[in-house]
Amino acid sequence: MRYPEEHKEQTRDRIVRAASRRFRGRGESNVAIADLMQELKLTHGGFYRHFDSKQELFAESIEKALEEGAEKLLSVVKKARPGMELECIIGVYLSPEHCARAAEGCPIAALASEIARHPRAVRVRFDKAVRDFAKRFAKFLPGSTEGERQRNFAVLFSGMSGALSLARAVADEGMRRMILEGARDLYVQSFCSPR
Amino acid sequence: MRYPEEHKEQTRDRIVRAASRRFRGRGESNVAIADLMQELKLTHGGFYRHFDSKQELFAESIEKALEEGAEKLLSVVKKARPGMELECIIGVYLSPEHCARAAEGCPIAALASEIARHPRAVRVRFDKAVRDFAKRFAKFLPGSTEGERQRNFAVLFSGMSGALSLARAVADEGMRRMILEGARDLYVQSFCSPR
DNA sequence: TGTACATCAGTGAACGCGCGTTCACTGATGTAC
DNA sequence: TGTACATCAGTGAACGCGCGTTCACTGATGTAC
Repeated sequence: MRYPEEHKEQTRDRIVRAASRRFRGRGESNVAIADLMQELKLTHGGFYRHFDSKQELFAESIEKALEEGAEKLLSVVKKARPGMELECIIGVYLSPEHCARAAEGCPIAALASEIARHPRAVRVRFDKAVRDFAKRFAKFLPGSTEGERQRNFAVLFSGMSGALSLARAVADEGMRRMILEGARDLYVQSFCSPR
Repeated sequence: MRYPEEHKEQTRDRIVRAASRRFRGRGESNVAIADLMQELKLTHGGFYRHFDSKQELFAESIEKALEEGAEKLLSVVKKARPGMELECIIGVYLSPEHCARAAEGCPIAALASEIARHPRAVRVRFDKAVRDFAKRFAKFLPGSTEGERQRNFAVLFSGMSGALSLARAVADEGMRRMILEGARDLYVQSFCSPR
């Protein structure tokens, strides 16, 4: 059958979105193409009309997750009291909700160590996505130059993602809360307090 | 053939050590039992004389890595100038060498997100290993109670592991250095400066 | 001292399954004439 | 206006491979008698 104009692009987009959630929730190797396509009421054969390989889908899924994560976070930050934007970012990122929903959350907290094991081509794309992400948030960080603000963002962000990762790994609920709250206190104090 | 007294225990230990390195370097799903055993000049069939499953080996490998990591780090810290122990810990953890050698490094930076996807039984063992680890280092952290020091350690440690993870994931060398150095500055300032 | 038997770490073939990727095919619609 | 052909997203069988796990077997040494 022949499909309407934008049909293909839409299908591709649906695949990336579903894959992005799955990768974050289960890890790359626990996502199967056939399963993924079935979720979208498609069969696995068609996958290769859209992507060269699973790895390409993985790279694109991370980009997508970072872009969408930025949108979502920015829309929340918009509602923050003026001057409280960074507190808001930190609070949302280190919230129990974000911790509990890895599949809908930050791809760095969910996948950084897996990305590190990918070939350079994938990681170059990752770099760009992270840089774009940082550019959109640097303005909320302290620092007298744009570079300094981006650096601060990278440090804050990597730290928060580590806290989130560890909080998700531990089994004990008290330990999880301790990590999240402890991290929140530290980063708020380090980056938000008036200097 | 019948083997000497401690032979079995030694073999088991060799398997755990080799596995621990492989898991950290490649991720759980990229480690194959047969390959691993071949590295030790054994065949894969014998594996199940020592472990019930790959997953059990995974859990044990993380414990081992944390224990050995603690030993190694403590032996380095011993040589630090008195009062500089925490600077030393932070410096070693966020060093380019640690960043470059994931297989010999911290299992949390290398595997936290994978641990988070394991069944509770594995994560309970992980909790204990992390707690034991924290107990050995809490004394170097600021805080007026043991609990506070352990909490500070967890926050510091999770933040550093996130920085290390992200630094390993990016392709750009400058970005990698920026993350490592930025994180080092932050954590030294936050945890080491006299208050 | 010698003999029969038990032990058990390690061997390697085999099982069973999952899964990434390929490929010949389908069939509705668009296009050329 | 009609007809023949091209297009191409999607289908589903098949290929090929990797790999966790099982199992009957090996054979050197220890033990019972």
